[in-house]
Amino acid sequence: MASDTRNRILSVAARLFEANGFEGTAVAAILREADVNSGSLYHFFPSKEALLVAVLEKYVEVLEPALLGAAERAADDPIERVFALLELYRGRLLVSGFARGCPVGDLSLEIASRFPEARHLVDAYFESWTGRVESWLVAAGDRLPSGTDRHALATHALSVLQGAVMQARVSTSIDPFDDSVSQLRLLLDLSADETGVSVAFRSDTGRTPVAGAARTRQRVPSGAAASAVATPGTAASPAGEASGDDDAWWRAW
Amino acid sequence: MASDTRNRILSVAARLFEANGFEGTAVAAILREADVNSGSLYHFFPSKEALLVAVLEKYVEVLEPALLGAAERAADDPIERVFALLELYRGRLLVSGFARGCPVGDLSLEIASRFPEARHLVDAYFESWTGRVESWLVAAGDRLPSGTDRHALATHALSVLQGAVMQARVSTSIDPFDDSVSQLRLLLDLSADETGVSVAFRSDTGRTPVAGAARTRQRVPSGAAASAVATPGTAASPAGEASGDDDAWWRAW
DNA sequence: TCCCGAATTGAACGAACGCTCAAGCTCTTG
DNA sequence: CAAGAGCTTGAGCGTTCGTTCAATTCGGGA
Repeated sequence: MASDTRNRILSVAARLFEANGFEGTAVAAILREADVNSGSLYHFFPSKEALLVAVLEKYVEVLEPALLGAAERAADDPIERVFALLELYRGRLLVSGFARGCPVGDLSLEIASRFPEARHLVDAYFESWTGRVESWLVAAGDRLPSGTDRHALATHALSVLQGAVMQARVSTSIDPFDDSVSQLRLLLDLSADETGVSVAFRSDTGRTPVAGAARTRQRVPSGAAASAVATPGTAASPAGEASGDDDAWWRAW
Repeated sequence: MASDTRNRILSVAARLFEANGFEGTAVAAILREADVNSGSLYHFFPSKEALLVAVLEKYVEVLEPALLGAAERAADDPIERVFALLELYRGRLLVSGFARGCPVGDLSLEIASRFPEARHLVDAYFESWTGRVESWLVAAGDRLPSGTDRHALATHALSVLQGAVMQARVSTSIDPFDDSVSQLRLLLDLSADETGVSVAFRSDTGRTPVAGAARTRQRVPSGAAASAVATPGTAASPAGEASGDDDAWWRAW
């Protein structure tokens, strides 16, 4: 049927763009892997760039259910939700053998200076992300010092995530990711110390993995998927094959 | 002369790779802008990928004098050196109208999963960076709590930088950068509070620009260079033209 | 002065690129 | 069943890609 083809193209394109970049992905490769003829692709998308835009729109659309909503389901405590969100990216790095981090962030630097329309979609994605994190930080109420700049803190969290993903992918090791996140945790812990309020959300609840102390550092032979899985339910897609329906987009973003 | 041509190719390639990505840069464009024939390029570099590797090697080589050394010259206080280093990137974002962030970080995500040799060079670059920052944090001595994980903190600083650059470029605004860095500053301030020692390096020295309070947020009409310049001496290169000598590499990395 | 290797020239290569389109097929609807 | 819109087919368009190479020029030592 019709929309199935469109979704299959979109899904395959997203995967290949993420793996090889936009310029590094040939339209012919998308056609081959999606098992589609060129005419069909150009029936739905007027150009390769329009396909990129559609992929990014899909990411924006899927951010809420697949990530932000999932983080809220994974944790009730507003501050823990921040770390639950980071944990989702962590699991994604591990199960993919450091091939997949944040697909939008990965593409952003390549396209930022070349495709204005695409850049604005990345911008919208980032603003949704930080906006929701900021709302969690607001919900944390007086557990953060009264003068806390929640907007700056949410922006900072996104920076830490994107930089942590970058370093993890480059070094094919989760350690830089854990180290970076541990320092974000430390910042929130120290901030909480400045208030006189409950410290129930302190890091010794052990929710987020923190490296540092026990340095069992090791590298993964690039390409092989790691064994450890973060959040049991959210981890891997059923069987690899890009099925093209909306449900698959949820599970694999 | 011979090495002049080689350097000119290298310099132009670096600029175009940074602006358009690796796959987004045509060899023909490098030839045109460097005013060189294809035979000359392939006399020095066996392939386009080898040229990429050479560019990355140059970045690794130039990291010390152009960035790490410059930060040490800009500040004596070891902790201020961290922020002086970030300030260099900030200035680069501003003078380029958000076109140029960290060239190595920009390329890293595109090439991480495709060119193993190139990926290792990016890794080496990152390790030099964090290694030096870590040494500064060690030099800070008891101004940081005794249990401080200096390695993790240096890794965190690089994450903050890369993520901040990414967000600034995508939004064509310096605000996300300043917000991110302000939170890194806050982390170090709060850490210092945990010790009983001198607080001479506290943020109220006003060295690093901190947004947050006065929100004079604005965007730049993408492409135009901003007026504000960070560190007066380090700012812009003399006259745009890529001269190809080692001196130019220093000034523009 | 001659020589030889390094450096440069630039036309041309085959492959791959993004994309087009006339032609057929397949559903839905009246 | 007829009609027509929606979707698919796939050969092939012109262009650009990274790369090659025989021929030529250049510069420094013998």
